[in-house]
Amino acid sequence: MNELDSFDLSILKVLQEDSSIHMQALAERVNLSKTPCWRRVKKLEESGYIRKYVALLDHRKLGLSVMAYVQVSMKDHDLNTLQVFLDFVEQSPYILDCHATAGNFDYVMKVIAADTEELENFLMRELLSSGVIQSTNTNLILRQKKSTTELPVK
Amino acid sequence: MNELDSFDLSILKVLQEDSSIHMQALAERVNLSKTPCWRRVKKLEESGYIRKYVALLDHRKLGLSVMAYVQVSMKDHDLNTLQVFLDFVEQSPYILDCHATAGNFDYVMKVIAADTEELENFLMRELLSSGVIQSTNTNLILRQKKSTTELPVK
DNA sequence: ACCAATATTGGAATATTATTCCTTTCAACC
DNA sequence: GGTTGAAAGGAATAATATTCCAATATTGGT
Repeated sequence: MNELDSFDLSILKVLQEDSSIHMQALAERVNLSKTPCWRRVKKLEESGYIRKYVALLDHRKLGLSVMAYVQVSMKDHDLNTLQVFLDFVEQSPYILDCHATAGNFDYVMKVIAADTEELENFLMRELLSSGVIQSTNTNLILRQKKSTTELPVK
Repeated sequence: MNELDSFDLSILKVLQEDSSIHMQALAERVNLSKTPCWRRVKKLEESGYIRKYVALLDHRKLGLSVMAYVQVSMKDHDLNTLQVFLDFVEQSPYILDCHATAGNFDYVMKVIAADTEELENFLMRELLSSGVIQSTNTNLILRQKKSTTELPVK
């Protein structure tokens, strides 16, 4: 798929807000009839512009009320150490995000837990006991002001 | 809705991985027939456990290759200053996340842009010119290792 | 500017999937 | 063990997605 025209961009904008919309309604919102609209959606899926469709859940209702940023430094930068860490990150459901950043620490992770006790347990028993971490710095999130999956499409 | 049983939890787990699954297939995965499965999904939607359904897009394909954490300190903590800042955050499509954290800065934001130039423009022309920021500290994200919307449900 | 070739659209027909309705099964309580 | 309420499952119906084909628009060449 080469390039996106304004129809495609409109479709993406709507679907990243609400993917439960029907083809009929989507088509009307982007000023197409449903057949060409449907074809464009399929193309956007196949070409990977749309990665997946997901349900977003309410973390509070699920009893997950504590979030934090955890900055971590690795004990060394061997390939094996790195791999152990990344496998740990991938497999841990508490870790929502993990990025290597420019700055004092190697990685910044966003973690979620039911309460501070569970968070502490996670950090101590799981993260630190993986044996590849030199140090961590945890910043609790006090208030979540914005959190969106919507990317800025023109 | 009082409490979730293991059927409900299974449903949530599947839907936050892939919400494009059909009732038939979902029902089979959670060991129900489709009618009761459908009723549970509706209940989870109505009661707010499921907040919304969205399409997740590929930011690279959309030409958004730069992400960063931006820590900000407010010039003061007046209610009005705060409101100006929060309105700005809400309205800016570059800002994906914004949280108040315990630590040296008032807020941590995750921002996305096409390139470093666009990021710089955003910070200078939009964020700082809002007039309510004292200082900022930007950490570019070098490598994205994990980024998920899936919450840990038991 | 015209024509041919190609791609895209839109409406109608069909297939698939969601939703409702009704009967049956299960479980808790007396 | 029988009775009541709640949840499950199958069959019928309604809604929606997908395909098919004819019509329209767009592109490139002369």
